[in-house]
Amino acid sequence: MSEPDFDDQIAAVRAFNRFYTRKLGVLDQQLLKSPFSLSEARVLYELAHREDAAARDIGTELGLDPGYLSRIVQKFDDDGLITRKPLATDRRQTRLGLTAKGRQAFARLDRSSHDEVAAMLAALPGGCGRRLVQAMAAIERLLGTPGTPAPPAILRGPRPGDMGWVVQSHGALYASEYGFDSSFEALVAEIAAKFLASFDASRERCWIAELDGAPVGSVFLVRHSDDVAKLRLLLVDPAGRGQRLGARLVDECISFARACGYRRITLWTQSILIAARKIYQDAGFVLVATEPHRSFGQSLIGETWEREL
Amino acid sequence: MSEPDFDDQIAAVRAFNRFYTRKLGVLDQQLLKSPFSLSEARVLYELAHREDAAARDIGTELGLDPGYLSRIVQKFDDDGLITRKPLATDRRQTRLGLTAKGRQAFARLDRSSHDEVAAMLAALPGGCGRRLVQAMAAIERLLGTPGTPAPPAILRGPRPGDMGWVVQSHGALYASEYGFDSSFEALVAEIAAKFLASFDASRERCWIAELDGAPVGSVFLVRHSDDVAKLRLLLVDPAGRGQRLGARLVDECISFARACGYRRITLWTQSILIAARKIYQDAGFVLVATEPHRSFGQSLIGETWEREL
DNA sequence: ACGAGATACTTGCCAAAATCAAATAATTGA
DNA sequence: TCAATTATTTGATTTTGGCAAGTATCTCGT
Repeated sequence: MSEPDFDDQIAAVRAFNRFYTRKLGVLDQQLLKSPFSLSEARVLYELAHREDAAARDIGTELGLDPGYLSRIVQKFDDDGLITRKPLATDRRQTRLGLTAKGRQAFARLDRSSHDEVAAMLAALPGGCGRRLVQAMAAIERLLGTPGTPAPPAILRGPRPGDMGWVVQSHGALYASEYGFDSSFEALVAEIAAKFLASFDASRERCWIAELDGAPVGSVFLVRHSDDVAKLRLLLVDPAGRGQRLGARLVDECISFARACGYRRITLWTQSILIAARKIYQDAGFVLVATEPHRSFGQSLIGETWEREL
Repeated sequence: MSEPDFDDQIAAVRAFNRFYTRKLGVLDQQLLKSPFSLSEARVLYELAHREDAAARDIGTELGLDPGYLSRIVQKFDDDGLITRKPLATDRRQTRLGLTAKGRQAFARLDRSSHDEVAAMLAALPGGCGRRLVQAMAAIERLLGTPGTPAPPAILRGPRPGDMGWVVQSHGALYASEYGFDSSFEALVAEIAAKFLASFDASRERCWIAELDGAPVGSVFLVRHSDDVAKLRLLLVDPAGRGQRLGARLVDECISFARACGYRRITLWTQSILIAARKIYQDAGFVLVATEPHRSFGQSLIGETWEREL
């Protein structure tokens, strides 16, 4: 990464921070009319979203001074907004929960914040809301603590647009990671088109791995011959890596192939695709043939792997 | 826009606001070690970035109380950080400028903020920085004052993954808006695959409209016969609508077709695609044939439009 | 040119918000 | 068991920031 480029990024991030500080200030103005300060509102929010919390949890989560937090909690208690039950396992802590009145107070706050954001969104031209949310999701994902356990990905059947996603992600990923040229994307599009146009639902299937509502992985199982199934287009997007999604997708294929009565699964891959090879190996596939070839603008070594069922 | 969809957007925006409030809090912790409060730092920043400013400008820009601001300015003056020259044109105002000492103080602050952000960016995996900046730019543009609506949508040639995007967006959009079934996505994938595999660069071309680094529109011009070009796969994603992007894409096709020596452009579309029809009409196309047919799981009326060059 | 408002600040007053330091009580680990 | 750690509380204090009244200046309509 070149120096000036990096500095530009820093400048852009800082500009955004100033911008959004201002934006948040505007959005939080409704708080001035409420009986709560920003910190109090944040505590109230935490209280409402995790029923039994100790002060400590909220303090570390929000980065508040323990003394200050203690007073906020006390005030909430005085106002009858919360209940405090001493925790059995640790009598220093108290389990905090909202009373009906507290829930009500939160609901009011929540509603006005909701309305504020709704007004902001409504002011946007059509379609912009979606883009805004997309951009925000991207930032949250990029900046989110990597410590947070990734939400579980789900496997599902294809939906409209998914075949296109398969083409797009294969094309983009293999181009950037391995320098494949556009003939590869063409091949994938061809396979996807054929599958969509004429797949046999009883013996062929496609799975999409979805994370946070967005596809992050794919695999296809198609008929090769009456006895042999072929696994194709296994891909896990960088966003979904490190969760053994590839293995899950392959497992899905294997059980489906078994259920369909295939005797064997075969697949074609390239020697440079280390991660994929590992997955195949772990899933019980064995390398049965290799063959150098020139495709997709690269010199590759194609490999055929098979697994008896 | 359906209700739950809109509510989802609101929830997403609010979640982001909470997330970023926290993020900004962390990023601003360096201020605790500095002799300035957040507000003071913001004022100092404004001072440094617009040499001759009046208090009023900064006050309105930052949304600060005039009284509070006055005191901050006074404190800066006492500390010898700024100069105050009465403004000739309006003797109520004073022109504020940083002294050498003030600039130094700002530089220290600026540097620590810079380093903080640099550390955050450096912790990101390669390539993520750019995506982060893009997402931030998108938010700033969407939420920024409507006074700066500079919609920098650009038209460009296809890049890896773009054909897949074309398939995906056609598939998803036509399914959700018109109920087309997967055979449509298959058709688009087929067309895209053929184009990629064997297009004649001298007489065929594809354009992608890009907004904030993400594709939002597409169009293809391909050879129909030596004299006739065919326009295909015109699409503008909801995110890019309202900017006459469709018209720009079609115009691009027309000039390219002219330059290639075609005598006519033809295209096939459906009567239900109102927006697209309008674009074709405006671009000088005329309807030359209609034909009812049943495709993509729908009863449609296909239309052929043509334009002489 | 004049006066009624508006504007740009300043000042005094004050309450809320936040920090610091020290104290207390319970828990953990050696 | 005892020292170290942790969760919370309390007191003292500072900082922050809002409100209102006041002063000097400017603008605009007549």
